[in-house]
Amino acid sequence: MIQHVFETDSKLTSGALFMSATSTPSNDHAAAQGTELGGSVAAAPQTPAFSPLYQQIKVLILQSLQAGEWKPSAAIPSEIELAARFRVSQGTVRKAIDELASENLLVRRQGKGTFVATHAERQIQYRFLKLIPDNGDPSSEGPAQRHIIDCKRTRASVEVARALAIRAGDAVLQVRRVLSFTGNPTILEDLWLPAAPFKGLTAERLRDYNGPMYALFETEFDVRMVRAEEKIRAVLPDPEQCELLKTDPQTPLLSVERIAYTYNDAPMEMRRGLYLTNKHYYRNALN
Amino acid sequence: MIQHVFETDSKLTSGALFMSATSTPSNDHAAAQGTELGGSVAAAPQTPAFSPLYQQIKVLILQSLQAGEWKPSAAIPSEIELAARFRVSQGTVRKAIDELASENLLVRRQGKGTFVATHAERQIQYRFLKLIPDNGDPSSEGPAQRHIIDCKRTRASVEVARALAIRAGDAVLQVRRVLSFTGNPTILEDLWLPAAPFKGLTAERLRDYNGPMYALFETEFDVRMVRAEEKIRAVLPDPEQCELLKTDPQTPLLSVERIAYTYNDAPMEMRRGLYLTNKHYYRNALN
DNA sequence: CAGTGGTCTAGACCACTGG
DNA sequence: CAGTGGTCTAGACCACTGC
Repeated sequence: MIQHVFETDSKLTSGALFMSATSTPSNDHAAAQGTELGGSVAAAPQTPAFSPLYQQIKVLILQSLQAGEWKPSAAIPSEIELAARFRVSQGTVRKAIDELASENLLVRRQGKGTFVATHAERQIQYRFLKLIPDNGDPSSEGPAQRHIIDCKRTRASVEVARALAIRAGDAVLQVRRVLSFTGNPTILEDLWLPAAPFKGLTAERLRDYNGPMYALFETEFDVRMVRAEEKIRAVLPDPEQCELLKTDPQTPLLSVERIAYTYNDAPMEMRRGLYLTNKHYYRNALN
Repeated sequence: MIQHVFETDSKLTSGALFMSATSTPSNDHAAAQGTELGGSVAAAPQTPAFSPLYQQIKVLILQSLQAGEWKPSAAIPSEIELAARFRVSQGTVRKAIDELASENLLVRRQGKGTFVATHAERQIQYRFLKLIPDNGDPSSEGPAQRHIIDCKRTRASVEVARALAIRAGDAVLQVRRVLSFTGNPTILEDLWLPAAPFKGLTAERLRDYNGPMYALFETEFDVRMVRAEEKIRAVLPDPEQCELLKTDPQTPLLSVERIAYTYNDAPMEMRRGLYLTNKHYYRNALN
């Protein structure tokens, strides 16, 4: 009986991507389940730790993504190849990929293959930006005008440190920029990045790059933002912010505080945006 | 060869929930596909109109939901029963249900069955309310205190009419209420409902009902809100709003304009909320 | 224990893409 | 045309629930 119990300990011990399947690869047609880890191994916490096969496959694919085996926008192996590699049926691989696709880590394209998601593909679109012009059509404005004000090295405040899961005082990069739409300054953003992974990032490089900042992070620093969370409040701007956004202290703004995460829920960016909402609105869909 | 082409015309011609399958119910094991509608029927618009079987099943289930065949929080027939009813395999029904579950129209519960989603189940939780206390734990505050200020019959403004897909001047109900958390007024809401489906709604009934308003809509008026869209802006309150929220004209607020939809994307509510964000924030997850 | 949803397989055929 | 993902089926077994 095939066991299909995967080592969950071996973290990134690269190579050895095959299972530890201990028996016949033939067509047993018998069930390939019964994944009862260990039976009675000491007094482990009472987690039965049952994990369906496809979830284990999903983790393995995730590790390959994380390890950089496949680069953003590249195709991953076909379902049949992955099924062979992992010694499971195509259907099981399919279910793993389905979940990864629904989490926007992979993109399926019928007839072509399955690709690693990227922030660069949807041209003109910022995947994480939910600010929409009042007429409802983001493309009618044309691309945003980006203006990098500053990119400097500083030390993490308590707040930034908490957001990035580092220690207060650790080195961080701070970027400030303004986004304008049809000539009107609309978004003032400050963002903080851990210094180590983004070593070499400068205002010049940001200015030179044409495309979403997250796309630059992918190609230049191998940091892929996978999801984010935002906390939104209404605030009034201080004089400096008024100056930069060409507005006045009586105009309320949206304060959008974002933490963006890579694989494994590791925070890699904290960002605070001030959004002018007289010609735009923040759009959210509830399900 | 089984055709499995369903009538897409017959709208709500209740009864006749079975297929128009024209052949053997036996185990043909032959493919049950090839859904080429019509062949060469006149010069129909060049939409191949190919729809996979499970999508057709999904529509049929949706119609049953809409027709009220199964009430909120009730169980729908088991996958096996549905498979028999629709003359398809269990796997096909499963895929249809999977999609409906991911859209929050159904809720699967292993070992128990599949249930019609409701706004009443998650006690204390308002499914569509994304305002979170600063400490991050919505349950720490206890339930919101609801205060219905008003429920009156009026005529739809142009804006409300557009949101509800009715004509300006049509009869609508307008409700105004304040939600308080730990005694602090935090949300001022105005909401507009088409008068006909909500005939009989009064301030008293709203006050008497204990639970989310959307749950009341389900049980008393058979209106199930399925999804919603919000437009968020930052605003300053006028004197009346200040009075009701016990705040001042210098404190910016979140303006949250929501349109809520039932089945078939039919809008059934427009709502405008003013959120105080000094002790709470609007939380949003980006994927 | 029976009934429900959940997982897994194997195999067939379809729709789409690109050479 | 071959290769990829997409749909569909049939059958087996597992995990969970509640009687």
